[in-house]
Formats: sequence, structure tokens, C-alpha cells
Amino acid sequence: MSSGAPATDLDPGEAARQTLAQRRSEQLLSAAAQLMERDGSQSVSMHAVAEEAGVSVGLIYRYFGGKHDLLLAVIVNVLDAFGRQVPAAIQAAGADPVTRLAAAFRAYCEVIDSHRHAAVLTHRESKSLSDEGLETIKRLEVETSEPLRTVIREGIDAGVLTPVDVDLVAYDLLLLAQAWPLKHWYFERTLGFEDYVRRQTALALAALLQPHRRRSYRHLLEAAG
Amino acid sequence: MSSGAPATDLDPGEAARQTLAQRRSEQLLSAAAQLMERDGSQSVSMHAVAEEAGVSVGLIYRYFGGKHDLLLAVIVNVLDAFGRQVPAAIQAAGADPVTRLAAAFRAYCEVIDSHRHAAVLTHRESKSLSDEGLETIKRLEVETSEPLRTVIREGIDAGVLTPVDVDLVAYDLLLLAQAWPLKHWYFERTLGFEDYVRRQTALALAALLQPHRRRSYRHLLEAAG
Amino acid sequence: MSSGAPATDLDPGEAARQTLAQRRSEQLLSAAAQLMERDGSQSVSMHAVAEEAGVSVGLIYRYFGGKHDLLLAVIVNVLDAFGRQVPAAIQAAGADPVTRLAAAFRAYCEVIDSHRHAAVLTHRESKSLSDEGLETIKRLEVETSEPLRTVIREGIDAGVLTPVDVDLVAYDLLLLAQAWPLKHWYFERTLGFEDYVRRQTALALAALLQPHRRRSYRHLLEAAG
Amino acid sequence: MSSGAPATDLDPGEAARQTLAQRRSEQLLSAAAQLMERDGSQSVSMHAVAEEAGVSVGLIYRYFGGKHDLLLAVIVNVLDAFGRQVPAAIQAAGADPVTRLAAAFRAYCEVIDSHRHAAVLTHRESKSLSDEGLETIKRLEVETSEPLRTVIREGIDAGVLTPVDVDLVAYDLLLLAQAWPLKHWYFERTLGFEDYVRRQTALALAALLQPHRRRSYRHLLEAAG
DNA sequence: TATGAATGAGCCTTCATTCAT
DNA sequence: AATGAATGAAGGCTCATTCAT
Repeated sequence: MSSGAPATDLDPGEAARQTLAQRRSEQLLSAAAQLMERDGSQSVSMHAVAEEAGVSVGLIYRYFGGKHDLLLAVIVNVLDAFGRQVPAAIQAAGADPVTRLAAAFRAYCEVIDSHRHAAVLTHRESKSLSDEGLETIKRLEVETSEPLRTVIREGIDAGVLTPVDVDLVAYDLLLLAQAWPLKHWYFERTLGFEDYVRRQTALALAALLQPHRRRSYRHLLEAAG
Repeated sequence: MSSGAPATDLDPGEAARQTLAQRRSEQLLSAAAQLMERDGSQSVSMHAVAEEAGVSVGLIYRYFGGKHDLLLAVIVNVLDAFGRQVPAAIQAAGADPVTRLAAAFRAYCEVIDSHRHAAVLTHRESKSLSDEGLETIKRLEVETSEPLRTVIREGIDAGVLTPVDVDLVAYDLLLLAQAWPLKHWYFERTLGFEDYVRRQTALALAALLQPHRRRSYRHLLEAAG
Repeated sequence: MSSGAPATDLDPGEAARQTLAQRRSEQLLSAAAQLMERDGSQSVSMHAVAEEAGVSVGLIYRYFGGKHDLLLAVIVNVLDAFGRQVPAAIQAAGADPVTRLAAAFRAYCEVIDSHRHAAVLTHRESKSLSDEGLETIKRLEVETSEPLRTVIREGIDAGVLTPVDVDLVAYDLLLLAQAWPLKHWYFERTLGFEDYVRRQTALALAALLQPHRRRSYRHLLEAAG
Repeated sequence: MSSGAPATDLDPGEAARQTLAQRRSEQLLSAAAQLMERDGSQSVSMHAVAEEAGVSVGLIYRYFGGKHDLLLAVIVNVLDAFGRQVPAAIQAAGADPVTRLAAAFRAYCEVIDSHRHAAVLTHRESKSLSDEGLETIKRLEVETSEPLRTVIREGIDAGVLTPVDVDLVAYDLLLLAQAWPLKHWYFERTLGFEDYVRRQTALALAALLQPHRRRSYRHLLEAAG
């Protein structure tokens, strides 16, 4: 990454153009995500997206093939965030399998929280997508949830977790993470993000931890109350 | 008007009309549910509902005020099924708190299974409902999930379950039940209804059971593998 | 009406049936008129008419060919009232041409008042009528306004009225009569039926009376203030 | 940006857009007026308006909020024409009150003639308007008929006209003006615009002129025959 | 690159009319 | 004679998409 001006460098004009295109793309994606998250992709018109982004309708079609493409891009954007942030969080958690699992779950929740309801779009709007887009998303979902499965497997192999159905547990944890934005639906009283994550983590570990390892993670388990 | 004809008899015309109206209503509700579950209520046209039900568009408006009403009716229909079947299942399960809890969870799953994805509409389509409709649904959800909370509380009081956050656990169990129709999204391999229910039950009990009571419910816990 | 049972007498059953049919017809006509007058024929649905009349939709089609026919019947009904009441009023007014003219105008206003806005339907809804229906109405209008023209002509011939364009004056008087239900549109302050008729009569006579005959009709002329 | 280009110049694009918008607006208004006059606003579909204007349905909604708005705009358009042309005609008529009155009446008739039956919509279609729209129209009607009342008052004050009910007379004159497009309904024979105006003016003046001033306006009075 | 006027298919809803009962 | 369930064409309106500028 040092000297030697890589051959891939673009001339300044080209760079500026790329930058603009990139900026536009993000600007549109962000506007679309914000509206779609709030109202569901069906309720959001291209005009609304254009207005939110401060550009004209026509411009959207320069960057995205149409509404379906835009929706797909919004979803892929969220999934990419999983792909980037979850492995990083796991790695940062150190070597202990349980700590890593807790970190992974928390990372999922955080991505979902920062993208609010957008994650919900994944399943909700599947019918608006082309078969190809649907395949892309399914593949990305499997890919981005793989770290979770891996970390569970590690825990089992290390003898810290009971030998459970890895796929099912990963499935459940993803559900609980994705259900965070729905909390206001069920809980009248305020339930903060921290509490939600800690309590769900505690519940999950109560189910997964080998009995004789429970006291090692008392700090994680006791959050449940 | 002499003897022989019970006073409670409706005249045949009236009776037939009631039957017809009921049949129509169910027919329409079923068609609407099927399509809305599959594609989301927004993507389903009234024409499509009519076609699916084998009637004309105009007829729908004799039975439902419009599209919003129809959606609301579909959702309420599911929630009503919860309200009827879950308490019955709990009662039929006998006195043991854990058995009752397992029965309640299974009952939720069964209603959701028999109404396929319709249960999902509840949270998905909230934007399409009137404030009044939304209130109705929220109220019904709280009401119909109350048996689950009650049964958990019983378990805790009986000292069989660990003292957890009842609301949160109920929330999670409902999520797992409602997530059953999504299983095809995450699980490539086939996962039957029985396996799904048994494994989820096992996981849940692993998290909830007091350690010293675990061996009493070994038959429920061992399904997890 | 005593003995002798005229040959035209129907047997009781037939009579009752005729009576029923007649009653139904009037009942429907009255309901239709009431609604159409208030909202315009286009805004009134056949269901609304049926409901107003306390019968089923289907029954209307036994008595009238359809909505157009019903509208036509309502209009003809009003025109018939002109044909019946105006000549009677003129005759009852005696021999004086001016008194007869005033009586004719008043009679028009009264019919229009008792049929409220229905008279307006005549011109308003012409596009809803078949050519044949339109012809019927035009013919009836000419017929029913003939007495007015006659009475004006009498006045001119008698030297009481100035020799004006009879058709135009009749046209104007009909307009003023038909405009009575619109009065609330223009007049904020209350203007009663009596005042309206008297003042319009006074204005008309001011235009029509021969100068040297004015003092004979001072009582009619002075209402104008 | 140097000299030669006046600062007040709009850039061409903006100017063209304004022109286009105005042209479109008039084009749509004219098409709508033409159809609504002929068939009543209720019978005219937006599709028909679009077709008549040679544009697509959707475009109408860029310029008018909907059908109600369109109707309101058509009506307001006529009333605006009154507001512009009537005062101008009165002023151009000079100082004589009677000449001014005649000019005012003629101006009303001319506006109505050039907008054909559109003026009729005012009273006919009140049911299709919002309360707000109705208020707008009533206010405009009062405003635009004020010149007529003023000119009548002037005549009375000058001692040329008899002291009549100003509101009622103005009401009648407006009616006669608005009734011009209905003439084909009542008059089999052809009655030209000139004849109509002259004869109605003559009749009106016959009713309004002070006896001793009649000979001064013999040219206006004698048109009545 | 960017605009936004314009299109037109499609949606929800209404309602005149029919017909089996 | 009377009902009212059922139909389906048509209307008002929206919005994804295109294209001339």
C-alpha cells in the first residue's frame, strides 16, 4: 500500500466522476432505505425517493435499473453490513467461544438497530424481487450468518455449549436479533437496546451452556432477570 | 304455527341466507389470506382475491368494507384462532406446568401452521391498517398471548422454571412460533413441523427449566439433537 | 256513483292489484324524486331509491325500465303537475287578463316550490335521457307553458299589456319561476315565497303593463319595493 | 453575464416551462369546460377530458388535484371572465346610467356566450364541490355581480330608474344572461345573440325606467318587438 | 449528467342491472 | 309480486418508467 502509484489509479477527472457516482449512489440508497424501512417498499414511490434524496426521478434510473433493483440494493446493503461488522466483532471478542458468541449476537443486533427496519425488508419484500435477486439475497444471508454458525460450532467443540442443532440455534438467534425493531409492538414499557441484547443473550446462554460451565459466565447469565 | 315446529326454528330462507353469508365470508377470507400471505397484502389486487375466491370483485364489497377491512379481517381471523385453540390446548394438557407450556407453544405453532403465513401479516402490514384496526389487533395480540404468559408464570411459581422475564420469554416463544413458516428460507434441508416444534420446545426448556427439574422432562429435552 | 256497477268496474282482486301497482309506482316515483331533487339524478343510486321507498332494488325494474326511465318519469310527473294546476289556477282567477297572468305565474312558482328542485332536473339531466324521452319532455314543456303564452296574448289583445314578444316573455317568466329554488344561492337574507312571487310579479307587470293601465293594478305593482 | 442581457430576463428554460404550464392548463380547462358544459360534470370522465385535450389521464393530475378541482377551476375561470370583462364594458359605456346598465347586461351575456354553457355549471354542480370550493364560488359570484348592482343603484340615484329591489333585479338580469344558452330549448325558431340581448334589454328597461325618461331611451326600448 | 413533463397500465371502488329463488 | 345476491363494466386516481431537452 506504499509507493509505486498503482496502475489502477485513475486520473483526477475520472476519480471525481467516480466519486460523484458513488456519492449519488449512496445518497439514493440512503434515501430509499430510510423511506422503505419506515413504510415498506411498496408504499414508497420513486418520486418520494427522489425528493428525499434531493434529485429528480429520472436520475434514479441512471443508477438503478428500477424500483426492484433499488429495493435489492437496499437489502444487499444491509446484508453487506452484516458481512463486514459481524466477523469483525467476533474477532475483537477474543478467543473464548461464549464471549465470541455473545459478541456475534450483539453485532447482529447492532447492525439491525442501525438499519432499523431495513432488515425486515429481507423477508417481507421477497415477492418484489426477481428470481435472480432472490437468489443473491438468500446466498448473502447464508454467507453472513455463517460466522454465527461457526462460533456456535466452536463452542460445542470446545465443550462449553451443549451439542445442539447448530442451524436451528443460529436461526433462532437471527430471529431474535431481527425482532428487536418489533419490540415496541409487544412491550408497552420501554425496553432499551442494551437490556434487550443482554437479556436475550442470557436466555440463549441459559439454553446452550453446559451445566458445569454456567458459573464461568454468571455475568452473562444474570442479566436475564 | 301449531305443534311440531319448534319456535326457535328460523324460516328456511333466513337460515339459508345466514349459511350463505357465512360461507361467502369464509371463502373470501380464505382466498384473501392465501394471497396476502404469499405476496403481501399490498401486492394483492381485489381482482386477484375475487378470482381466487371464484366470485366477482363487487361481491367482496358486500362482505368487507374494502381492502383495509379485508386485511384486518384476515388478521383478526388468525388471532381469533389463537384465542380459541390455545386455551383449549393448555387445559387439555393437564396440571403439570411444563407440559402446559409445551402444549401452549405447540398450539401456537399449530394455529400458525394451519394459517400458514397469515400470522406474519400482523406485523408486516400494520401500515395498511386504520388506527382503529391497529388498536384492535394490538389488543387481540395481548389478549391471545396472555395464556402463554400465565402458563410461564405458573411454572415459575411452582418452582419448575427459573425466574425469567415473563414478557420477554413469551415474546420469544411467539416469535419462534411465527417463524415456522419462514423455515424454508433458512433451512435448505427439509424440517418437518413435528421436528420443528420438538426442537424448539427442547431449546426453550433448556433455557427455562430449573436445573434440578431437568431430568423429569428428559423426554422433552432430548428432542433437541 | 250509486247503483249500476259500471261495466268498467274491475273485480275486487283486479282492482286491488291495480291499486297496489299504482301505489308502488307513486311510492317509487316519490322516493326517486325526493333523492334526485336533492342530489341530482346522477348521485342517486338505485339502491338508495329502493331504500328510500322501502322496497328491494329488483322491484324498481318491475315498474320502470331502468334509471333513465325513472328519471324521465320523475320529470314527466312534474310537468304533469304544471299541466293540471296552471290551467286550473288561471280559470280560478276570473276574467281579468292581468289577474290571470299573475295567477298563472304564481301557479308555476307553486308547482316548482312543491316539487322543490325537481323542476331543475328538466334541463339539467337532459343527457341522461333517450332521444325519445327528450322529445316527450320538450313537447310537454311546450304544452304546459302554452297557457302562459295564451294569457299573455289575451292581455295584449285586450290592450292591457304592451305588444311584446310573447314567446320571450313566457320564457322569462318560466325562468323566474324555476329560479325560485335557487334564491338561497343569491340572497343571504331570507326571502319568503310570498315576497318572491309578489316582487317578481310586480317587476314583470312593470315591464308589460300599458302605461295608462298601471294605476288599475297598483296593488300588484307596489309589491316591488 | 456581461451587458446586453437585462437582469429581468428569465432563463429560457424557466420561461418555456411557465409558458408550457400555462398552455397546458388552458388546454385542459378548455377541454373540461367543453365536455362538462355539454354533458354535466358527472357524466364526463377524466379519460374523456384527457382525450379531448389530447393528453394522457395522468397529466391532468399534474395540473389539477382531481375531478373536483377541475370542475372548480372551470367555474372559477368563467367567474374570472366576468370580473375582468364586465367592469371594463361598464367603464367603456360612458357616464349615462342606462347605457351603463345595458352595457353591463350585454357584457354578462357575452361572457356567457363565449363560455357557452359553462356558466350554468355554477349552480348545477354545486354538489360536486367541496365546501371550500363552494365558498370560493359564492364569494366570486357576489363579487362579480357587484358591478351590476352598482350600476342599477346609480340609475336609481340619478332618478332614471324606478326605485326597485336592487338585489332582486340584479338576480333576474343574471338569470336572463345565464339563460341565453338554454334558448334552443325553448325557442324552436332561431333567435340570434343580438336579438336576444336587445330584446331582453328592452324588456328589462321597460320594467325599470322611470316613465318620464322612457322617451330618452326609445332606441333601447323599441327592440322588444 | 440531470431534469421533469408525459405516459398508460393497473388499482380500488361503485353501481346499474340481472336472475335464481 | 318481491327479494337481494351477484355481476362486471367503468370511473377516479396513482405511480413506475421513459425521453426530449
